[in-house]
Amino acid sequence: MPTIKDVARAANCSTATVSRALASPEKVSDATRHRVAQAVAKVGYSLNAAARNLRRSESRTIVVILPNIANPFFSDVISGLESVAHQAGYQVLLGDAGNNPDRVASYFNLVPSNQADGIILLSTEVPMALVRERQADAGFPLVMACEYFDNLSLPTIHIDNEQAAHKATEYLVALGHQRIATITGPARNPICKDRLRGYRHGLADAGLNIQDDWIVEGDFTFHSGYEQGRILLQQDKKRPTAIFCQNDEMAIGVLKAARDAGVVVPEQLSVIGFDDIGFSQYCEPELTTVHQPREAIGRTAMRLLLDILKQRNVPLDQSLKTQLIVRSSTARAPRD
Amino acid sequence: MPTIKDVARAANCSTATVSRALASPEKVSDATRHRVAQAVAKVGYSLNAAARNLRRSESRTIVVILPNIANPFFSDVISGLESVAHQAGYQVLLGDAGNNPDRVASYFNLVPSNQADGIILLSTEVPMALVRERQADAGFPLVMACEYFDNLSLPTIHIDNEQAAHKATEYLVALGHQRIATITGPARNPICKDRLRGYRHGLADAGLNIQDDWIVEGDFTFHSGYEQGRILLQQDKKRPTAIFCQNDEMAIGVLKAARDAGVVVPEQLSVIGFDDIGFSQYCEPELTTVHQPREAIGRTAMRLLLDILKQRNVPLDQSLKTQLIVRSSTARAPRD
DNA sequence: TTTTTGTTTGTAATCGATTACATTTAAGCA
DNA sequence: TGCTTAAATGTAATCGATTACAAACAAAAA
Repeated sequence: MPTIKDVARAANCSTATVSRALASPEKVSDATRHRVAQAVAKVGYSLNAAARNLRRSESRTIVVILPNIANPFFSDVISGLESVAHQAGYQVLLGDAGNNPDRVASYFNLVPSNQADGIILLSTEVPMALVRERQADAGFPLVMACEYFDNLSLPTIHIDNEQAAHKATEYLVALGHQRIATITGPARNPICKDRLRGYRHGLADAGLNIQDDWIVEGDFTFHSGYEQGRILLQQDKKRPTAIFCQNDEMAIGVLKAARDAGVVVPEQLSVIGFDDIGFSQYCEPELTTVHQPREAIGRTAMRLLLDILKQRNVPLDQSLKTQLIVRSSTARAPRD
Repeated sequence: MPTIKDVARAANCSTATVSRALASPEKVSDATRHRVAQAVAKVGYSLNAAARNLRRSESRTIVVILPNIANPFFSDVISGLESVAHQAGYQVLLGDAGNNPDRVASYFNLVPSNQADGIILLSTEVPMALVRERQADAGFPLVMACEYFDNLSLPTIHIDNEQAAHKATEYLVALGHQRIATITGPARNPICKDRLRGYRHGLADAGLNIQDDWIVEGDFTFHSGYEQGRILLQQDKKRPTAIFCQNDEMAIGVLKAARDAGVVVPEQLSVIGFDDIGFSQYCEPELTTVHQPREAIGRTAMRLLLDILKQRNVPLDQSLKTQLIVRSSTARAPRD
């Protein structure tokens, strides 16, 4: 591989001049700039990033840690993250945490080892000790998005999960539903708690009483939605007329459970999801759901991290708006 | 940040010894190894990867270029790629090409600039000139998976698209269908041509004649499947009784088009997809489709690239098996 | 012409780890 | 004990780019 020395030789100048011609052209005469450009082309030079990174002690790489690349929710968030990063000349390294603490640890290590300049965390399913340790030294550039830790304060981009769930529940109540169940995500997850709280308040506001066996826990997969939906629908007593699911995949699982149980959506059962993933428009019936501004979340999170890296003073906590999208999986409650 | 020098000082030895204690412990006495380990812990040392990469001129990073992270097809492929990479101590940098030639160029540049050791290409939608140029110098570690260029030979992991499409079509024929349409992916894409060829042969084998206006082109999205499906179903003459779609998302789009047109699947229309993505079990009806071993494709591709990097002698072209998964979107052809 | 000021370029130290080679130390053996 | 061999450690060059500082040069002002 040709190095900056080869270019310097070909352009008949010093390496310092080559470096300047490439990095800060205004510091160099027109003639030299030209000669260097030609020399670069001639020898086929390309800059050795490791050398630059070593010298500058930065890597222009941001690590994004997410629970699972396969989750369609994250793809738009990632698009947003990437677009901002690229504009600012940064790379994005996607790290699938995949329930593997060692892996997460190794991603965190990329920062002290100068392979990454900062981290964006999209999941709370990571070893708490690690995060706590990093958050302790204030210099560690770490931003959360989508989720958050309820016992640890980090710069965060999020939505108002409680409010969104509250509104979704209110909507069901407004349709006349009185027996409203919910399928949550993993109970230890703070955003799931928030959504659950929103659901409870929605019921309480309407003076409906909350039945504990209508609050069931899933894990955000199709399958868990299907299973929990099946269980909810086969209860002996009067079954719920509406189910609020904490994400779309589980809601789509419920749709299938309803079909299998011969329960017609939305006539006999209303279903609401959360996230508004692409598939929610193509399932049968189309899913009423809470839309999240995923791309904007990604963009904002990356901007926040870059601002922190540049030591700019910025609000460390931003909330973005959600919107209830009404489609055809919800309807007026059936008469008893 | 503490460096190797700080460790050396704390362990009362030279930097060379520290380096050896960490990288090749067998070259160092037990006592020293111990001292070094303690010193590392004490000063909180972590290796500067840029320095190591510079010295070793490698980066232990593999770039994976894909057309679109949002495409659920790729998530399992990526899982496979990552698992093998991590085992071998490599990082995976995911690059979303996103119809942006500049971006792709910048990903390709990571190799000469020592930020990446090799590239896995999952898309043919990249500037041909770039690929051709790289492929020209034989040293450039570049592997294709899932797709391929028909005018350029590169190490490749793939499936037999023609055969898979042939079998899918045969299956429809065996169910008694005589009017079988197809929705292809982008026509310039070699794998789409292969699948189309398989379809044609399937019809030809059965002595069915091929109707050109039953071969329509989509772009692998839900939406294009919906649109093309709608058009196919509203044709004046007798409409097709089966549609073979070149991926699942388009097939799911067709399912929706059929619902909207009041055509019952599978009684009046059979639909087959391709890929077997997660959704295909949760749509209504469940989708008959061609299963691809996505995770295995990823694993095999990464292994191939790592073998190439290690200069091991390996077959540069491997084909993996597909399987037709019959679910409920296909049935015997309706009587005329 | 001389001095001042500003522009352009070069010299050489530096970033942090690795490793060839040299040196020291220890172990084995007669 | 003295000699050979092996193991352990140290010295210092190296990877390639950046940049503080110095030097050279040109243009402007006196």
